Amino acid sequence: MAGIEGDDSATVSGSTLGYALLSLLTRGPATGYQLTQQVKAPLGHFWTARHSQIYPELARLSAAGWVDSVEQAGPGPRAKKTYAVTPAGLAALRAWLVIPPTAQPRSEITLKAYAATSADPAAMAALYTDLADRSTRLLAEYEQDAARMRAAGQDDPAHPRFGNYAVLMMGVESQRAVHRWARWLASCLRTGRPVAYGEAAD
Amino acid sequence: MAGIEGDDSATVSGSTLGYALLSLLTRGPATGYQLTQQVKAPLGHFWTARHSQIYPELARLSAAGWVDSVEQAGPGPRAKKTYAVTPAGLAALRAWLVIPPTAQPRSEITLKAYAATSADPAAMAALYTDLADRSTRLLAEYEQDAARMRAAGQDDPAHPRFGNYAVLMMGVESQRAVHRWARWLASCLRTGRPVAYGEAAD
DNA sequence: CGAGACATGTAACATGTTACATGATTCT
DNA sequence: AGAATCATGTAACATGTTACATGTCTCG
Repeated sequence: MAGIEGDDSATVSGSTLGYALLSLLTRGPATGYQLTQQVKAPLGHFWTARHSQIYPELARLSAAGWVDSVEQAGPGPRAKKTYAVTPAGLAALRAWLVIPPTAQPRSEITLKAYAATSADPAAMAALYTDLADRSTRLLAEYEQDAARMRAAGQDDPAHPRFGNYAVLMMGVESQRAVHRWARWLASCLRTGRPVAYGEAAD
Repeated sequence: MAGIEGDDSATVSGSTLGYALLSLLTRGPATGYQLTQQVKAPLGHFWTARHSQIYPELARLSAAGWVDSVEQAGPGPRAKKTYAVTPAGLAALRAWLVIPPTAQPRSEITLKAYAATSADPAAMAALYTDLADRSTRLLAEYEQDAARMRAAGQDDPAHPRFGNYAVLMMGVESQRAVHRWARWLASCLRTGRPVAYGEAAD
């Protein structure tokens, strides 16, 4: 009904993956291959997709008129296609963005903690010590990236790549949270006694 | 090969959902219906499953010899089945627990932040203000639950329900992280200028 | 006597992973 | 010459959601 020409958006639907790809394409036109690379960081800290999922989804977005593509004779057996968001695609993205998400997070490491007392305490303690170490490394990495982005002015909401910075900051917060929790849990399992939160030794 | 009689565990496999159900059943025998309720909290903060997924999975676990069931004439058209973990099931769970998890987290709210600059700033700021409020409420709720558990001695790794406490503590950490991040992001979007982390007003 | 909890299942569909399949270009 | 990277797709399978289907028991 309303608005954009060629917009048959009575169907408001579309998968989350589709919107993720539209978000990536707002940074500029890209091929399926490039999107597969770009979904790795920083978005990949909180959202991933393989090329086998991306290519069919691009075809669906194209059929819906939310992206269009130009072909250039590529290196392989098939032509290389560069995709760009259409006005209808951008409108769909904007409409989706302001809908409050409902999806529950899923964390396998927390699920394992739920059954922690069923396993060998030393082995479980090692698991969470490793996790704490990993989060320390990731945190250092993310903080470096964040500092670089700030130097480039990406912490300004007016910067077109502000979203990259926002995602990275969530990564920083998450890794801090994981670090504190994993260190505490490892400490509990190692000592076999209750450990006050914040008093866990490394 | 080794060990438990009746154990044909050359097949080490099994789905994550299966292990989640085994973890729940280590708390004691339960019906599919009860598991559906129990998966809601605190495990549901980080793992969910509907009854339509649970019933077939219980049948698979039963076929694998990881749980066994007794039927009692139930209220409805079908008999009510109470499931319990077998020694083979417990062994499988223990083996799975110590494998470092690899699954990436998926967060729709962070994905939306990635495209934050494509939407109306006021609407996006409202989205993250709501999220900050929600995390405040959840945090208060979780902290109360945690205090109750500590009073019951569940913060002791020797307590059979220590896992419930560990999951809840991850919930506390996560909601704190989300709160700080959402408040900061809302502040950025509201003012339209870079906001130093930790200096976001409510 | 109606609403809601108790209780178990199946079917259709949507989403996501692993593996299969092909072939050019660039670097070592 | 072989490996890595560029580049696009399909098929089979695993996982998860929504909707369909049935019927009892308890409380108000």
